[in-house]
Amino acid sequence: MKKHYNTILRLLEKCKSIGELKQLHSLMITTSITRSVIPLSRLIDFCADSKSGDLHYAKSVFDQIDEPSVYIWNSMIKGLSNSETPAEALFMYREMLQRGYSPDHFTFPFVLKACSIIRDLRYGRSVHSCILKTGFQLNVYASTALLHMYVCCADIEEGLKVFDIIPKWNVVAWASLIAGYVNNNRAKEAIKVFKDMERWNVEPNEITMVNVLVACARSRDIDTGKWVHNYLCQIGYDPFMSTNSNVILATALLDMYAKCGSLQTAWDLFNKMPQRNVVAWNSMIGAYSQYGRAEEALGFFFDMQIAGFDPDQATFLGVIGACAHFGALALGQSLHAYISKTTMDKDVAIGTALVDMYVKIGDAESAWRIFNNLEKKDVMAWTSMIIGLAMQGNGVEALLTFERMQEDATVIPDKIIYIGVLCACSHVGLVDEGWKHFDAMKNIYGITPTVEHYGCMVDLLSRAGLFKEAIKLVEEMPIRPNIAIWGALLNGCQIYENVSLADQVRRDMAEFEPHGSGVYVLISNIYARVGRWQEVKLARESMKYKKIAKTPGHSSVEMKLLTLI
DNA sequence: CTAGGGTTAG
Repeated sequence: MKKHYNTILRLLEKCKSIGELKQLHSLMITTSITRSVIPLSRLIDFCADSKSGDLHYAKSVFDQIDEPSVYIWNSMIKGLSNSETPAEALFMYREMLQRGYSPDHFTFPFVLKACSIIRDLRYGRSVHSCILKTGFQLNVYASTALLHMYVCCADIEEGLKVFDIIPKWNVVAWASLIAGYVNNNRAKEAIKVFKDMERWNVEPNEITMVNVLVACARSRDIDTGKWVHNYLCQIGYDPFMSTNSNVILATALLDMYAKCGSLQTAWDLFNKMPQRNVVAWNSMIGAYSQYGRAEEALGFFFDMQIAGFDPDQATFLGVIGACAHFGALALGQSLHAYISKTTMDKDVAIGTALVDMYVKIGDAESAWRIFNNLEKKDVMAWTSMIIGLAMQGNGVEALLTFERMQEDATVIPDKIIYIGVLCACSHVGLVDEGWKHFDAMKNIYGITPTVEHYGCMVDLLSRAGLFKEAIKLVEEMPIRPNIAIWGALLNGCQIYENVSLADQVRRDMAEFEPHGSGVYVLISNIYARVGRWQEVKLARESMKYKKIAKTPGHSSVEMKLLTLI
């Protein structure tokens, strides 16, 4: 018996496949070793592991245990939180409590991880109170996991409170905090936190570097980015050397340069990468597309496939953007044809990009067809349609579309869509309509107008020759006027040949830089600048896990065909 | 016998 025990324990340690494990399991049953805690724990551990295991099997074994040890509960919760269905980890945890077991300091990190993935702030809070009740708030792992949960659920302020009570500010806690700021569109603060960390003499590691580089990329802070690059070189760490290459770090560095507009440096680094992945390619495609170098972006797209990588959703988003910019109608259409054969055609993000592309190319009919085919239209899908119509000069249809959107109570207008709406009003010259929407935005939806909104209104009023109203609005607005505001006023002056006002405006705006662009150019990049994408991404991810989304399968043959055109 | 943080994207 004892002999069996030791042999089986050793075999369990060496076990590599689920097949072997099942054999061992039957051996354990015949020798009654399933009653022993340690071998049973090992067994569960192995099965519940997301890589090598078989969760289904783990569950069936687990169900046969009358009194699972806390260790075993933890293993199950860990396995489920790493699975495709993290919400099940929470059910398991709840069951554990209901059956009267007390969680320990290993339980909390696993449960909190599940909360983080599905962004369940409510559940996370209840775990927090349980941590307080059970007295584990000073456990570094539990509190760091708690911090991570809060920032994942976009509650940075609560995360900060947790951070403050973490007994020793370790590198992981700092990294969570930095990532928290980055992912909540507060990249500048993320960099501040990084600098604080330096002051506390905590050495950054590879993961910290990735976080900071993402922060630099998002806030276009190439100086801090270069500092990190330099730091890496100084500690003798070269993420581009094949011996110690770290694809994620290398990609983050490359992307930082790419987003900051140093395309050449990004390209050099990309060439130096000992191994690339789809993210690195996507980063290049996205950056070249963003900086108006659509031809090269498309070149990366083709090369990527020659190199044997399958394009994914992010790839298409970048390439569609490039087509829109480049007016590459034929390629855009074939991308569209390809996408429509995959499950990606139901994807709002892809659909919105396609709508935007067709609208920019001037094919409103195709834009409409895609838009109408979207099962679930979010505010951004509507926005791309409405702004697209407005930019094409079809203000009336843009406004009608906005009214149609408002029939769907689930879509809440945001500040971006109102830029499109106000812009449409100024195109058509509907002053009363413009005021109506401007007021509704403030009073019904509680949106504080930005300089862009004022720009649209000033444009609308001065195009209508209502200079008194326009100037009153400029004087009353609580923000500094920008070049677009002055431009709108000047434009009106020009139409009505109001020389005296023009002179006054030119004097007022003399302190501002003379270059700038019109309202429409502002609009096209506003979403990116306002940075609402991240919130949408969070929401989408939580949907994905809650609904147990299926991953699309697609044939690469079609992609190969596509490259031949 | 178990543990915490990481890359692209409308």
